[in-house]
Amino acid sequence: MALNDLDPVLHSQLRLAVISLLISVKEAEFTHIKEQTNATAGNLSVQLQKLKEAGYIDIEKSFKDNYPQTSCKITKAGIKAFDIYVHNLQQYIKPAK
Amino acid sequence: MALNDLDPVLHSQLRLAVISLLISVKEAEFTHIKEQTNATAGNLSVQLQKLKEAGYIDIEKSFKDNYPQTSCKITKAGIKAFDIYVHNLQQYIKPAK
DNA sequence: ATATTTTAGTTTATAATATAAACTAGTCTA
DNA sequence: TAGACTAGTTTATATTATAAACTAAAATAT
Repeated sequence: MALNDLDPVLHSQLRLAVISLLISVKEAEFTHIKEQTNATAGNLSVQLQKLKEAGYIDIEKSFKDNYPQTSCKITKAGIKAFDIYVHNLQQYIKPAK
Repeated sequence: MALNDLDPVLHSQLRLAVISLLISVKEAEFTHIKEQTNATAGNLSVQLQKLKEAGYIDIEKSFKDNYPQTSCKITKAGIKAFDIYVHNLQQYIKPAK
């Protein structure tokens, strides 16, 4: 049983935390994700762009109460990538034989 | 249930693969690890040093059939760190609620 | 015997990634 | 209307991963 490569887009603590969150809630705002992950705004901004570029999340910008609002949701490709990532990762962390 | 930080020493595909291997075999030679992980020798050399510096593995150098031989085994600290890493990682990848 | 290849690595340079600091643009409040 | 706050983005820096180049000796072929 060989070890498959781990998707580098997901093998990042912050991006993995974001995807983990979005899988459970389906949609979340920038500030909410920032709070839940303890990320800095700058780091989160960059990592959300990478997830978007990978096609793993959709980002929608709007205004709420006069303030800009960035809302994120996971895509089907994101769910699939996460599933594969988790599956591959299990090979690395399964209990020793 | 907050997400704990993931040990950066272990949250690296190659180092995780090395630790995963060493947990299952207790001891392995450089060339064997290299083959099992598909790593380049240079990369493996660097990552083994990092695991050693972290106290997660012991490295013993000797000679076998006239050639230098580098043998690695996991330490108690390495086993503990791996257990904690896996435990924390589960929070990220557990099925969505 | 000596040149070439192979083994078993290490060191160093470069590329990729993560992170934080600095910045933008607008809003609220005293 | 000055200062502080919201909600981000951009840019610069630090860290990390990786590969290329190198070392040193042994085995093999010529």
